[in-house]
Amino acid sequence: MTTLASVPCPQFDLSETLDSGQVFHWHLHEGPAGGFFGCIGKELVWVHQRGDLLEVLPQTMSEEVRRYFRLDQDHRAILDSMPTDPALQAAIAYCPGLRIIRQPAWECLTTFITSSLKQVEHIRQISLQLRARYGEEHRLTLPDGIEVQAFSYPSPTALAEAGEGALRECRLGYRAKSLHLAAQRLTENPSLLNQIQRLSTDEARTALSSFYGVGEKIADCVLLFSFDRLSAFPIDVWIERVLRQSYQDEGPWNAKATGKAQLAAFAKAYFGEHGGYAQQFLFHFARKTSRRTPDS
DNA sequence: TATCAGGTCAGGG
DNA sequence: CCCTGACCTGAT
Repeated sequence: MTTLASVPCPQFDLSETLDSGQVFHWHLHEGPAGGFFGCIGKELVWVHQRGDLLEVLPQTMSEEVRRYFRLDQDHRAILDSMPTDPALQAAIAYCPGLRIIRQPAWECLTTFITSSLKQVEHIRQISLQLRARYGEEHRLTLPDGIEVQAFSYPSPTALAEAGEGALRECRLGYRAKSLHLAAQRLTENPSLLNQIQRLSTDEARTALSSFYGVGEKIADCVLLFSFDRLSAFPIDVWIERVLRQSYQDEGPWNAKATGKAQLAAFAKAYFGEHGGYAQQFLFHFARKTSRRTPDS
């Protein structure tokens, strides 16, 4: 008989968080137990939300889960620190339980390298394919007795040895080169990302940008989703649209004529120390309320 | 068949 | 700083 852990999770929305474009590899469990399963680092975990409690299996992973979903942080204080403009308040009201996940650095960096100019569903396919081919298989029996299976994200060495050509076959296209170079670099220097994480935010952003295929946007994603830098404000096409449409009167700039550098400067100044959270609320709201194909 | 999508790089104002 | 074109691939 399996024993599960129950972790307090006030102001948390598990399913929205997993569907907010931060991570792409979680599986919805179709069986009676419900919930979601997927790997956190090298361990397969099942999570199921019941109100303000998050059930976790195996129970030895409860602390990891708390950290992963940022349940150890006062979410109310974050929300209260946000600007009160209508656009952001509407986005927060849509899904106040959305949290910024703390992902393992390597899989965060490389997943976003493969995300360039891709839709969410494609990013997911690529991630799952890389995991299935080069990751490690894990199994877990859920409370309903059903055994599920999932793969951890492949190590740098596994991807480096695979070779760029083989990676290209995972429908990576031109991103295969970037992924393979990153894998080689981390194979030679396994602690590189740990070193970068210790730098100041600006230094870390510069260091991340030294990876081929990593520009401002992806560097900011790693800072925000993995390195705990809540001020990082990734600007993708969605957020760019939101800023130009909803914030053209907030700053001393012409929304039509200004470039991305000016947008970034405005966002940093206006949204402040928790800007990354503002970005995530705005991004999720824009994506979910725009009429498009309901991405699974 | 042409175009677009959660970007980045190289090359040029 | 800002702008442009190229780049893999799957979907409309």
